[in-house]
Amino acid sequence: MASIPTAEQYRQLKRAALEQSFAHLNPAQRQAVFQINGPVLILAGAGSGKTTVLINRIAYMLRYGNAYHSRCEPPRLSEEDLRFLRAAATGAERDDERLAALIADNPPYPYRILAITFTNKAADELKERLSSMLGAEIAADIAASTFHSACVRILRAEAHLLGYPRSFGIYDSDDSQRLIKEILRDFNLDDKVYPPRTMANAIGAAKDALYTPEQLLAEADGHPRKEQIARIYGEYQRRLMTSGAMDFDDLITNTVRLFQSHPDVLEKYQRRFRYIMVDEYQDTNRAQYALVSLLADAHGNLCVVGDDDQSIYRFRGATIENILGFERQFEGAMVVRLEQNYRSTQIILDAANHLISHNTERKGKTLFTEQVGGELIMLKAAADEMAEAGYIAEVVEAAVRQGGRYADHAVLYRMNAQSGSVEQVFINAGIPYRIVGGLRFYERKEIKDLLAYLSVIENPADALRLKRIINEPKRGIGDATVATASEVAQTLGISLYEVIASADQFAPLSRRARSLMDFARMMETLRQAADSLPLPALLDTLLAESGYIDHILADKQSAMTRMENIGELKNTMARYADSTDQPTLSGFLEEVALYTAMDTYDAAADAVVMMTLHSAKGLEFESVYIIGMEEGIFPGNQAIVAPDEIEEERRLCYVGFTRAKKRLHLLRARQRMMFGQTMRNRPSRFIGEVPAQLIEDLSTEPAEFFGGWQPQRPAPSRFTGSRPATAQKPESFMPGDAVIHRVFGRGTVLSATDMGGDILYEIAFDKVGTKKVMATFARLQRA
DNA sequence: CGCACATAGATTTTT
DNA sequence: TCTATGTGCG
Repeated sequence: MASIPTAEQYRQLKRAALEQSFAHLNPAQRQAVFQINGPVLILAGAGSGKTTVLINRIAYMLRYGNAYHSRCEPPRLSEEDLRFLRAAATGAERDDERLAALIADNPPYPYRILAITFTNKAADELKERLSSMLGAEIAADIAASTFHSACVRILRAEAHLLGYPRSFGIYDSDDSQRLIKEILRDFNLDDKVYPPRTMANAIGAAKDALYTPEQLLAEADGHPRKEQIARIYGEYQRRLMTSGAMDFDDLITNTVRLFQSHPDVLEKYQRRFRYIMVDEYQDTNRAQYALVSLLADAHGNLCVVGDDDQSIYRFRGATIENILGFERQFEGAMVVRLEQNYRSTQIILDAANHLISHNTERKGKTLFTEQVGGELIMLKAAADEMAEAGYIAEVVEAAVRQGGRYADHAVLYRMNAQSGSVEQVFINAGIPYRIVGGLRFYERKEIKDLLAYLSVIENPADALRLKRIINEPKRGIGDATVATASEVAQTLGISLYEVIASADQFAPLSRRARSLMDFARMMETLRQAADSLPLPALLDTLLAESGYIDHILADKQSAMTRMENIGELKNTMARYADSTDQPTLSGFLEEVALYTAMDTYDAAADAVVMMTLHSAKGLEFESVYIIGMEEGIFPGNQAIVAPDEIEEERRLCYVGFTRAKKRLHLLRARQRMMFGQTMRNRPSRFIGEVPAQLIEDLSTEPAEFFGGWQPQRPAPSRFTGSRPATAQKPESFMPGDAVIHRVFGRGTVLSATDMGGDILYEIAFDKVGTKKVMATFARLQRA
């Protein structure tokens, strides 16, 4: 007979069944997955599987809705269904579809889910993993994107409400700075007193705080410099508006303003997105917080994932307060801590935990792992930056000879400028490498020029880009002419392009009217070409018509690489055209505007990866090498001067440590070339914050004390010669041999591994346990 | 107006 | 060390 379970029995059964269904997660992870309603803060330590949680949470809600927590009455179950449910609850049977049919509670449609990530790469990865878990069709409907691209999508539909054209352009930070420079010139302001970069930061900070120029002016309270900044900000916004463009920050703030000023629009999007998830919440700024809380206001189904210890973008307005204050800002928030690490060895985690414990401003969290032990953290003080790189080359080569992949190794550094020496050494050693970030593709001059052409074709009102290309290549239209034309445009209240197109109508321009109008005519031709030609063909036409190609070819020195870059741009266009249903010029420009360095990172290629510590967030590697572990580099000088920034540097270091799965190498150079000068930096304080017993010091010289240094041997020029010139060929040992080490004392050789001319010994020391040492450096003696 | 050269200046991190 | 800006001349 059909025994109808009591409500309590039913609840226990479905919970047990769901727990079985998500048995591959740990309890904390499951807790985060099942809590889909209301505010949730997931404090996810490095390597704790937060992406897995996000994916499973989405999968759970799509399939089961709020089944785990819902208190709905038990449905009428057939004998057979009940049997199945009981079997599912014990894990004896598994059929997710069937389970869903029995217990699902109001699952949302995929398009009602908004998942916001920090980078395009993270968004793509999320989509990919969703796709393989749920199928491509469902995954495609889930809105997984960055803040910026989510906002662009909303603004494309609604920008007219703010007075912007639908096809507004997007200015990157370089564009922003150029515009600020123009304004400073027009305002007759000294750019030493008002550095464009500082101005850009000030404007960005104002936008982050959601201040309008007027509000900023009021805030200035008669302070002349602040008032001046407010005025620059105002003019900057005016010019963006007349150019029909938004900068990166505008994408966020304008969306917030749109929602604030148009409740009906806000409501539309609130209804659309029933569940909102934000990844890397520690990197959000105040405007992003405002955006998220507006969107989540109606239903409160907001889940944020972050790690206060990995907040490394404070300099850019990210506020740790968003994470620290989440429980206050969203009442009744549930907090889940993910502290089990699935990535690194215990040794590495211990080091990271100790390091980060020196910070005071944190929620507090200690990672643990089941991977006990592991290799010690290797510390190497090289003679100079070439030897530093040489050490990496040797270790990488040795690992690859033993069957490892190049791609398992990552070299991380504080600033892009540090990559040079490693690159040089890798080239010499024939080690394949790949640099992520640095001078980016879309920042190369020829690419920016061509994109400027395309932008003006799309939107002639874009004065900034128009000015960039009007005399590139040279057409006899100099600064003076452009300035006059700009003035005319400003007095008449029409666009610069319109003035140029009818230059003969304006007396002050008569002398240059011909060149100006020729230029305008050419742009008209290109505009027509844009309507009929596919994008790659448009680029060809543009290159020919504008004379840009001749200009490039004229410089024999750079023609090759530039043509390659242009070819790459054309490929990008073709790829875009292929992957989009309705490719348009504006669509291409948008994609390009939101494209960044990380997006080109291809994990598939077998090459050593080199990047900044910032870029490495979210990635993991078997072996990690952090170079430049020196005071003045990492932590950087500015952080040393401003002590409150030390904590951010330490978090950055923590991020670096926790990228490593098996082996972590900390490197420094006793002397290095910096700014064209030889510098001697003390070892980074972060080294000293790692317990000594976790470290194996591979330095050629005896360990230095902070502040002290000894006279140096002459630096070898190449890494192949990086062994001290005085070292004779060391005696070799076999496993079983008893040896004496100058620091560790007596021990027994466990293994000897040939490593590119050197020998790696694993030795069980009587006093200090088992360590790995290189023959050349250890100067072992037979006992 | 355009080019070549000199000199100063600056060097974090990036959606 | 490298780049970006300024100057001076053709």
